[in-house]
Amino acid sequence: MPAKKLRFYSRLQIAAHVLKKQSDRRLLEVAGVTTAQISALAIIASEETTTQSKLATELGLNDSAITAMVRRFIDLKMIERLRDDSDGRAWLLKLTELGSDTVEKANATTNDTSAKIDELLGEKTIATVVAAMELIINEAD
Amino acid sequence: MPAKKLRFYSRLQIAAHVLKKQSDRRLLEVAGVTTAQISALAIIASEETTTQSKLATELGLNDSAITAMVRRFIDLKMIERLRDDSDGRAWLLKLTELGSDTVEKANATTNDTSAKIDELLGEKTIATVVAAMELIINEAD
DNA sequence: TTAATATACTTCAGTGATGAAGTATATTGC
DNA sequence: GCAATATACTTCATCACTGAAGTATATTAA
Repeated sequence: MPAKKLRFYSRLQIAAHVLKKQSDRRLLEVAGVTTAQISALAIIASEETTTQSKLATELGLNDSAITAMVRRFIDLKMIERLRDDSDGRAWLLKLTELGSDTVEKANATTNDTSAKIDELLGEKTIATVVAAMELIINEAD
Repeated sequence: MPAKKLRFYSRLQIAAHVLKKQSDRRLLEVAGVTTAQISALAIIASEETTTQSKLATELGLNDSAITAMVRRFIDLKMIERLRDDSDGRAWLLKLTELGSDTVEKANATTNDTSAKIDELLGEKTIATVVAAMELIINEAD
């Protein structure tokens, strides 16, 4: 009964995908960036210092995905990077003003999406799902 | 506080992504296909008739993604397609013997992953998460 | 019946991920 | 101090998805 076995996995993948598709459309319209990009900008905004490999770990992506993502951000003039004084291999990532403005602009949409999900699922279910997702993320190390 | 607003969304995306990465590696090794492909093959296996647009709806993907996916399956000789007699625009998708064998072969790995998730989350949490995911999928229509 | 619209699929250019292999700098152990 | 190893990032080829625009067939309405 493969359908039964795949249920959790495939429901998770499909829900993540359709939610991403929807959020990407909204966000691209109001802020000109995708949700993957906003997640990255939000992390950079919230941390004292962020290197590329730290960002990769936090987003669960490969270093090479971050290289490409950072290049696109630099092209968009949303982040700039400086060599880490204490480690000549590493880059420190900083938001430009445009980067911060973009995070701000995205906020309304993000809140909107969040509110819809709150309404759809309820606080308790959301807490359960978030906890489950964190277990999965940590398990994967 | 963007971090708070993004919590549900980003935990979901990251968990889906890391789980996919992991499952893809395992499945590619034992069955030579990705998890997205196994989900598609499992749907085709379980239904009397499947057209491309039906598959697109069930997987939450665009028609154009299915066109490409089906082409890859045909190249791999895992599915074949016939024109729908009752609708000259549509294709009916059928598994080949290799396609069925692949679903079979994937089963062991799928069960294994499933068992690990069962153990990690527990049945009750899994049921809650699956129900939440289905709400999100249906909401997106 | 035929024009307008809808549906099933395809093509294309663009985005963003992967893993393997490479460069440059840091760290570790003798 | 130096060789071996580890880490931070880059490059490359490949894969799989998106949305927009296109083709072919079906359906609907006058």
